[in-house]
Amino acid sequence: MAQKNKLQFVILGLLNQQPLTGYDLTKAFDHEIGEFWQAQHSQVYPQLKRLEEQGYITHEITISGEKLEKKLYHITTTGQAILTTWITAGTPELTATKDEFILKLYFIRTSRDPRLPEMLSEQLQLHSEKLQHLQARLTTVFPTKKSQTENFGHYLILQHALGRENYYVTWLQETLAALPHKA
Amino acid sequence: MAQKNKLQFVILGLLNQQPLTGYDLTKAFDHEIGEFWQAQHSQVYPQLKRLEEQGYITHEITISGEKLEKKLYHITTTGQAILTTWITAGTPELTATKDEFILKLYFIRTSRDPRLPEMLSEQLQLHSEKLQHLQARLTTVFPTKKSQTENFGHYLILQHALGRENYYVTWLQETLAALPHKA
DNA sequence: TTAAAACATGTAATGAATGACACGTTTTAA
DNA sequence: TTAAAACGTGTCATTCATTACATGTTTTAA
Repeated sequence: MAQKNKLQFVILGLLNQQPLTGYDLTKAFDHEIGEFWQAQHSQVYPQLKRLEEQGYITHEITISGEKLEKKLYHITTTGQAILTTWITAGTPELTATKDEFILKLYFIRTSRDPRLPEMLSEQLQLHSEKLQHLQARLTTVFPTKKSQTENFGHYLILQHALGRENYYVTWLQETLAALPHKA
Repeated sequence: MAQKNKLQFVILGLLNQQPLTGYDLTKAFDHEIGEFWQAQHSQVYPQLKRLEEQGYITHEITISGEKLEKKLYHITTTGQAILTTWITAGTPELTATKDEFILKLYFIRTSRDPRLPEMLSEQLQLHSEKLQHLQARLTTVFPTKKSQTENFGHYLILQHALGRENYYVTWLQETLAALPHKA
């Protein structure tokens, strides 16, 4: 089933919170939800068209300034039903990750490979930055207990992503430290 | 750069260990390397053709039984150079994961959502199975210290995947346990 | 002995995703 | 005032990936 077009559900989910334009949705993939899902505007606009054809969303045109037309999309009752069905259905397929660094590691034969230290260090740097970014996000977006309960799912997955990165960084550090020293 | 065709490097990497047929390669994506990379035979055969056209691999035909022709592919010196270049180059892009379950969680608003317990339980079940599978793989494929040093990269990433699943399972358990009880 | 499973190699259709192309408006800051 | 950045909406070409189509051989186990 390819990917079963999950993009449609992300869009429905976001529109279920508030009406948005294609541009707004695209921005969301760079910001809030960007840690967990990504899409370019060249995917968003055609998908909005399809969702509207199916009757899951509608749009109204608003004018910004003199003549800039914005299409503000709303979810329909049908759309909400589709969204609920998707969320409520099971999720029995685990996502297979394709991590290029991990793939490269697979082809390293010995612990004495001279490329290993730099490879691991580079990833340590990258994942440390990501970890710090997530830490900052978590404290910015969810500073209070109240904010955490108000958007519980988002809080959960941010916190989950943080833990995942934390594990990655720890693993890289331990692996680096365990490498044999130069003979 | 889309995906920069990493499949070609996986194939080169596997052929660098030993000559293989397209069928062998496809099987490898179900077994050894399947935890870390996946591809169907419909991707493998065309890719082999392209790699041969580029001069990175060659093939010899062997006959199995009476008349079944097998194409056994070998990596060339050029292919080895390409492979080394890829491994040695930096890997500055972190892979953005698209986990459908995580995506669904994003749209759960409150910790009292009645769907949360089943959703988390289902994932706990799935990730526990995966964890056990990885544990079994690790002890089967790398039973001795010697075997670990002989295929160090593979050992590292299996162990890494194990740790990752272990974190996922722990997180699911903790999250489940922290859910509010029915009022 | 015979049927199923595994071996073996390909192509075609379709869908998902990226990057480039294309155009125009509004706001903001130098 | 004017140029850059951000806003805003779309298409097109290409690549990546899955599923289905297509065909045949060899081995294994009932």
